[in-house]
Amino acid sequence: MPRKTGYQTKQKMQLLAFFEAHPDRHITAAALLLELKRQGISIGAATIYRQLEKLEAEGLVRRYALDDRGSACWQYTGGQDGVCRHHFHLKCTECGTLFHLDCGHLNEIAGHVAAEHGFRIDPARTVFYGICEQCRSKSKE
Amino acid sequence: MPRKTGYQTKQKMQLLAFFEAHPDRHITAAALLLELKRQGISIGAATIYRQLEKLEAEGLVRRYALDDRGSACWQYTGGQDGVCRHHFHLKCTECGTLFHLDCGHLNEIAGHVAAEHGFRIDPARTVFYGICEQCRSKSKE
DNA sequence: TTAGATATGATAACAATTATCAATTTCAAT
DNA sequence: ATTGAAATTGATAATTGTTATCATATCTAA
Repeated sequence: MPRKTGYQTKQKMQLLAFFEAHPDRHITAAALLLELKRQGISIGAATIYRQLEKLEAEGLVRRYALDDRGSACWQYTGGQDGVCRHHFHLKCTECGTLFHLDCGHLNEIAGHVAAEHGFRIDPARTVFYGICEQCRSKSKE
Repeated sequence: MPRKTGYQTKQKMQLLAFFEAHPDRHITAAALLLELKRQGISIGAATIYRQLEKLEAEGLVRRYALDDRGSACWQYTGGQDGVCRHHFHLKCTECGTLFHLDCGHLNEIAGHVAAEHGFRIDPARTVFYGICEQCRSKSKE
């Protein structure tokens, strides 16, 4: 009979260990590979991508398409009620910083769009693009 | 002395002609290449990418990073007050359809985020991800 | 322990985009 | 119209992020 759960491999657990140690961090697959290798962990790029996909399917990790071009970012959520499940993100197109935006007023808009426009927004997957305060004041100088 | 404006080339004008003929359409570079070739126009892929970049810099065309992976989409805006400059977009992660969302209530949020969170959102560059009505009712069956 | 399912990792394949560069085209000044 | 410098083109190579392949290694229930 087919197995229901995957195997517990060294690499998968080390990946999870990394994420648990950095719960708030958004990281790319490439950076992840570097960090793990730096820790002396033997892991290949293919395994990183495969495991990220599986962890995403299990709801432990979330994928963000942050850049217009460039690579995706991943973040640990630790399950259904993960850190960034309910709020939006802001990404500054100038400096590239990603901000978390947890704001009741904004969170209402998901309800509004569902009710008025028949579209069920996934806040955690949505990123607002724009210019942050720092970059704005810099460009004024 | 160096020139200020670029040269008026056949290809660039044909590209613009296409966009002017399809003002509301979001199209990928690859699809653009196909369409132009279908019209008997001699143009290379590299030129498409280069000209799109230039047209974007001139503010005549706008780039959207629509897919998590996959290719970017482009749309004619015709200058500063282009069609999609002030409203948001919704992208269904199920069927891939892109919806325009012009709604006063939503447009307020840019003001809110600027005032309360010090971040100047660019609505035209921001895409909400979620599930559209059709796909939602389908998945209920 | 052992068998069979599953995971790994090196590498190839892939897709979208960008860089290279010789040949061509544009356009302002003659 | 001719010229010539600057800009553009297009075929192709290179790059980047990601996925597929497949032989080998690992896991785990029996």
